[in-house]
This record gives sequence, C-alpha cells and structure tokens, in this order.
Amino acid sequence: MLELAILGFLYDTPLHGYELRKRLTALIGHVRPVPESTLYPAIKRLEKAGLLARETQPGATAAPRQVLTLTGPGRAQLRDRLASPERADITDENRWFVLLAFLRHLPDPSAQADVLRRRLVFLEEPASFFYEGDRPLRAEEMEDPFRRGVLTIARATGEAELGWLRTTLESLDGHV
Amino acid sequence: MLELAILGFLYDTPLHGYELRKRLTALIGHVRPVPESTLYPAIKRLEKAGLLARETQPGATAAPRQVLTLTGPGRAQLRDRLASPERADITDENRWFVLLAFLRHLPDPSAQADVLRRRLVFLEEPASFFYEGDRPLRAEEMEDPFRRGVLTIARATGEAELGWLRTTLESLDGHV
DNA sequence: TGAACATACCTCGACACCGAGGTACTACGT
DNA sequence: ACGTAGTACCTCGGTGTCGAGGTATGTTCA
Repeated sequence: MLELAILGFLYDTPLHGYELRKRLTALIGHVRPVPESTLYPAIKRLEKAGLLARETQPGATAAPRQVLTLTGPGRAQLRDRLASPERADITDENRWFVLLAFLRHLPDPSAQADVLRRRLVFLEEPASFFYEGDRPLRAEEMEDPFRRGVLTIARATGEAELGWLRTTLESLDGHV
Repeated sequence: MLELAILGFLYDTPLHGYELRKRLTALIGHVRPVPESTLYPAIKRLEKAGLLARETQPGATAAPRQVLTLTGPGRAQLRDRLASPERADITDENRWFVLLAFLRHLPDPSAQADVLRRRLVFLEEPASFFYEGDRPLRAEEMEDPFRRGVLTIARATGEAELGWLRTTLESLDGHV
C-alpha cells in the first residue's frame, strides 16, 4: 500500500521525501500514520530496485533535499501494479482506495474497467461477517446492536460502491 | 486486530486453534486471509503473556487439539482493549469493525457509548483524501472519476455510520 | 540568549507478518 | 493400494513496520 502510493505520487511529479510524506499523510494518514521510519526505508527499497532515482538539491530552508524521480522501470512498475493488483488491493478497502487514487495513471480505459470489474466481482460475492454454524446471519436477526451496526454499515457502503462501479463502468465502456 | 479477535472469540467459549481459525476467517478472512503461520505464533504470544491457557484434548478425527481458554487476566485484557482502544482501532475501518464485533463484551453501556463517541468524533473531523495545496478537494470538483468515486463512497459510508452511531448512542444513553 | 518549532534526513532494534514447508492422522472414493 | 482432501499443529527465514532516538539548519517569539 505504501509503495503503491509512493509510486503513484511520483508518477505525477518528482518530490523530495519530506514533501512526499506530507502527501502520503494527507492520503492515508487519517487511517494510519506514515512514520518516517517506515517511509525512508521504503524509499531505499524502491531505489535499490531501480524504480526511482534520487538527486541531491540544496534545501529550501534547512537540510539538503533528496529529490526522488521515477525511472522508466518505476513508471512501468506502477502501471503494472495498477493493472494487475494483488488480491489484497481489491479486498482491503484501504488499499483499494489507494489504488483508485492512482488508477487514472493506467493509460487504457479498458484496463481501468477490468480493475473495477475485479472489485465488482468481489463485492458481489455473498459475504457476511457473522455465522451461526455455516449459516450467515442477517442484520435483522442480530440481537447484538454493534454487530447489527457492522452489517448495516457494510451494506450501505456496498450499495453505494456498487452503484458507483456500475455507472463508472458504463461510461468507461462507452469510451471504447 | 488479530489478537483482539482471538480474545473476543475466546471470551465467549474455549476453542481449539483450528476452530478459532475458521471463525477468524469468517470474520476477517474476506478482507485479508488468516494464515496459520500468523495465527499460531499469535496464540503463543498470548499464552506467554498469561492471557490464555491451553489444554490438550484427543482430536475428534485427527491430531490432538489444543483447547484454548481465556484466563482471568485474558478476560480483563479484552475488556481493557475494548474500553481503551488504540487510535488505529478507531480510525482503521477493518479494525473498528473487529472492535464492534466484540464490543458487547464490555459490561457497562456507558463505556460502550464512550467508545462509539470516540468513533463519532473521528468521523466528524473534517477530512478529505485529496488536496490542492492545503485546500481539500470536494467530489464535485474532481475531474478524475476514480478519485471522485473514493470521495463518493467515503461520504456514503460516513453518513450511514453517523446515522447508526447517533441512534445507537441515543438508545445506549436511554438505558443509563 | 534561548527555547520552541519546522525542515529534512537517517539508523537501530524489537517484533509482527506470512509463504513455504513439515508432521501425523482419518476418511473417502476408485 | 493409492491419491486426495480434511483435521490439527508446528517451525523457519525473509521482510516490512515503527517507536525511539540522532543529526543538522533555519525561523519565530519572548
């Protein structure tokens, strides 16, 4: 998730680590913080893998900046991760939102539609959180108000997203 | 998240690891799988911390079972984690749902209400995912359909949950 | 002058995650 | 007799996470 977001932000424009961290925090910091001790090793990893290059520039007010730029393989890697996401990028809402945030970087609308369809298939799988034996329990039959809340909220989310997915897919397919 | 769920399930009834894994998979497996190589070390951790005890029983059909039972400190620990959740348990929807799944184990309705109020405060914080400089961008002004989708879905989820939180808080407060 | 805060980057160490693989037994079909 | 699937538990090793702490410069305010 972190690596995808780094690649996504740098795809638009080169950034130094500190600025990158601010943008990452705006995107995913509301859910979980982005500590520097996670970010800087991640940058190193991506650099070592040849996905980004760094260039030292004098700092605007303080220490020198390491300006990070995606390399060719780095740009290809982002498109690849967007076009062929891991299962967890589809199933985990946090990761899915990050993926959506950068999906516009996939050049082909039909490839974008394929990704949306994977999420659609996932959302259409019958799923419940709570079971009595093998039988899924519906919100109406839960006496626990908190578990009922989980089902109620999940259902509302699912419906909102299904609606959005269907209209967006229509308009994407219309452009082909 | 995993540890909270383990404590939550065992609070109801003792279970052996294999059955515990099935229930964990039903609860959170849809978002991310629960590998045995994560579960068994987690059980060991909790045992080492004195939160659960194990008792070997002959297996129903195969290998002997390790039946896991929460100890007194284990039961106290669950109530403590429910009553004073970490920030990430409030902000990360996946973790929040797990917490909700077991919140009924908090004996005091006003303590339950306090936890819901923490989530309410979090949801009421103005938050956006996307910024232009410092200014948060609204769904209407995003030309990127995917980012617009993120905002649309997040808003629908937020509204559904706020509604549920408010009515549930009313009924909890009514019982005090 | 001095404290506080922001900019900007870094390491270390403890620990959690998890794919791959192993062990051992039962049940069922062919 | 053999393969497959399910039950039931486990270790190992590579890797990612992250709190704590460190280094250095610039600005702001008392």
